[in-house]
Amino acid sequence: MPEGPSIRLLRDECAPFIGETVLVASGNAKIDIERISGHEIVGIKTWGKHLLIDFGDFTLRVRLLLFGSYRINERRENRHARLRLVMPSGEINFYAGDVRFIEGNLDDSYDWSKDVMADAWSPRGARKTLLKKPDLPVSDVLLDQNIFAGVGNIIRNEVLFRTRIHPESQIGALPSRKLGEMIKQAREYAFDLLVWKRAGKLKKNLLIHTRKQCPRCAGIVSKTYPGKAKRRSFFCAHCQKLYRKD
DNA sequence: ATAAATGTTAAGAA
DNA sequence: CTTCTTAACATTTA
Repeated sequence: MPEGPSIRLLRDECAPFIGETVLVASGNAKIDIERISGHEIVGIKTWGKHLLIDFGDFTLRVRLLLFGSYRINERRENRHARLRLVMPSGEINFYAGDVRFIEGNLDDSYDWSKDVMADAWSPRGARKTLLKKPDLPVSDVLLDQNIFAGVGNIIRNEVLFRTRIHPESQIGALPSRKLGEMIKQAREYAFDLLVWKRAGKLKKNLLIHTRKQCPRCAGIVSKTYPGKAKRRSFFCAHCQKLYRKD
């Protein structure tokens, strides 16, 4: 379900447990869950679509992937939690998704400048990386978590519509300004999505994703599965310009 | 009801 | 060795 903004909301919901000690940890995750009991939650961070529960010596990395869900201070009926953490003031339950440990200091494992929602996000760094991949289609690079951590399919499609770039455009063919716009919008859109999601008005605000008609020219919206990613791409061939080096 | 989806990776094939 | 393809995970919604 989630892209970066949704994971930020998850973090905020978990934040009250910071400083508390895990009394009981259980679940069907294939990791040494016992290890967690008795440890204090030192902090909770996010990197892209990763939720990171920091226990000091080690960190729990939770990714919801496509089907994951969670409940705070309640449990889902008839379902086994992938991971359940019980603290003095409440509990967190994760269902499906992927859970694993990260050893040592988080800063050694994560480059925060690649997370589009992080304070440390570096648009310049992203541009530098992108310029080394001039032949790749924008549709693929926007989903690359090593460049735009936190960007998912919705953000990708909406960013390309906002910036009026056709998904099959090549990085190297984009005018420098256009590339800058795309990088800037990756972050801006993520924060817009956060606001809409928090208000429960995400669907209402999608301009192109899953739409049939272009809100700008009223033309038919195209749906393809471009590039390596082969994720569904919604775009308006009339409003979004194709930049190619040919 | 069947498929496809806000995601990712491991394993096998070429 | 590398790159591509497929399967797997597991749940909700159209």
